[in-house]
Amino acid sequence: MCIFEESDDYMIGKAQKHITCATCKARKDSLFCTFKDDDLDNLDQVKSCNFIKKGQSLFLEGGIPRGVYCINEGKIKIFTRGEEGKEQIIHLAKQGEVVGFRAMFSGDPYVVSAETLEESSVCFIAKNDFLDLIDTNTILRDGILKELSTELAERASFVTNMSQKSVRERLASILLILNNIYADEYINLSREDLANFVGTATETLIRLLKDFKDDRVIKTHVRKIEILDTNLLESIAGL
Amino acid sequence: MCIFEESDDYMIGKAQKHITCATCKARKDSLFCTFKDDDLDNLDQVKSCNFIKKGQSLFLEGGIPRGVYCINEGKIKIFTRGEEGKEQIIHLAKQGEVVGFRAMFSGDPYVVSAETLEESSVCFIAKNDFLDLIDTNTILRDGILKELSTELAERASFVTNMSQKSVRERLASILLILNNIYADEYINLSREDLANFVGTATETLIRLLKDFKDDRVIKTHVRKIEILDTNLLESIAGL
DNA sequence: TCAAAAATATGACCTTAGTCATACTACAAA
DNA sequence: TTTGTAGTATGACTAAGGTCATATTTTTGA
Repeated sequence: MCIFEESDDYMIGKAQKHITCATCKARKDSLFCTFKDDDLDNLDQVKSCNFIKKGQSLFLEGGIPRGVYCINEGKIKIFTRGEEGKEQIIHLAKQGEVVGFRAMFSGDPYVVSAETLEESSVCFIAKNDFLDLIDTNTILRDGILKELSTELAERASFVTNMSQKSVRERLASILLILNNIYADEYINLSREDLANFVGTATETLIRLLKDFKDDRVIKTHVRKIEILDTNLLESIAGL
Repeated sequence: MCIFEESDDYMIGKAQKHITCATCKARKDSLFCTFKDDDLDNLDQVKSCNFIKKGQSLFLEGGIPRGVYCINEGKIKIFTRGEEGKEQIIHLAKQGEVVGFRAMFSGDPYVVSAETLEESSVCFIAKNDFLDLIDTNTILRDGILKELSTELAERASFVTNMSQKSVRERLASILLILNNIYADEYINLSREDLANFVGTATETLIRLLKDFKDDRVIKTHVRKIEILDTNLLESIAGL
């Protein structure tokens, strides 16, 4: 299931052509954007690069954290499962994001799972190497603190939206978020994943998408979703 | 409204008899539990002690963070407001907890508000002093990272509970949490606050409390709530 | 290219929980 | 004590959205 748990040496097997941090186009948006030549050389030494198929897990809820994953290319969903096993997507990570670093500090197993939504290229940095980086690089450390704080703030408003907004409003909000994540391409998520992000039943989500289509807010290209009117979406979301 | 914003010098006015960190009984449960004599002396120098009436704000959503608040005695609700102004309580902090430190790192205004639920004794540490402590004390720094990580994990499951559990299940979960926070005393929250924690309407909450009373799960002493059967609550919560 | 499986879509129905109106109770102030 | 006010409680009604059944379309793989 989880490719990084296939063997004791979790870096074996899927390693692909090495991506050099110094020239990595995703790095400018990442926690490592301030790294200088020396830091980059060091990072290059300790990391491994992996090419991961769609639908593979990077790590699973309950698993033991071994390191962090830096996304070079592709999209990763971060989710928990409720009692009945239903997924709740908490976050959708794209290139440049580092996922799984929260678990480096808590000392506990993962409380979320991470799975690729499309073919992805992901670099792995082992826990000790990552913690060493933080000890020796105060800018990185401050970046981590800031990132954790920002996510905590986002999650507070996520809770509030979940408890106070209607499914229709939440769908509008999520579509706006996805529109940014998918930047210049159409949103490409299954109806089920989208429902699990909004926190609703798949049937309800499909019905609402139809309403949005009728109202010319979105257009669908089979499974892909094109956003036609962000202003209207914002007003539906109550922003 | 917010006592710390009454004047430019936010430490003036409400300062009360100084609580010595070295003898503070709440400290053993706090981020500062590992502090040695020197650290404690330093902390004593930079902090101010305040006695705060029930229903006062420590800080408000949208306000500029000035420092952190260490709870010596009392309980503080941390909440956001949705579009219609309805509160969603995110966390309920008790003695020993440090509130507001997330905002020290994000560089943004507060995204939550903090308000006392009862008469409280709270120490204030200004932002720069707090950041200095973190720079010079790696144990504190690691404690902060761990605390942020743990809260982030808790909040992920909060989101999932909100989206997948019924109000009845959520109420049971929240009552169990409150039972720990209120330890050896009865839960003492208004029906409205409780509803805002569970994320429901006050009327719905009252109806469910009645069901729980009928089922001998809880007993009410006017507004206070006594938990009679934690096992039953756990099974209702779906744990 | 075709069959099977998976994903998407739609209808019918019903439960949960929100809203509004109103009544009751506890507590604080005069 | 009385009275006002805020908090608590209950009833009636309604709408949002979940579930289950089934149909249709798209994708996958032999």
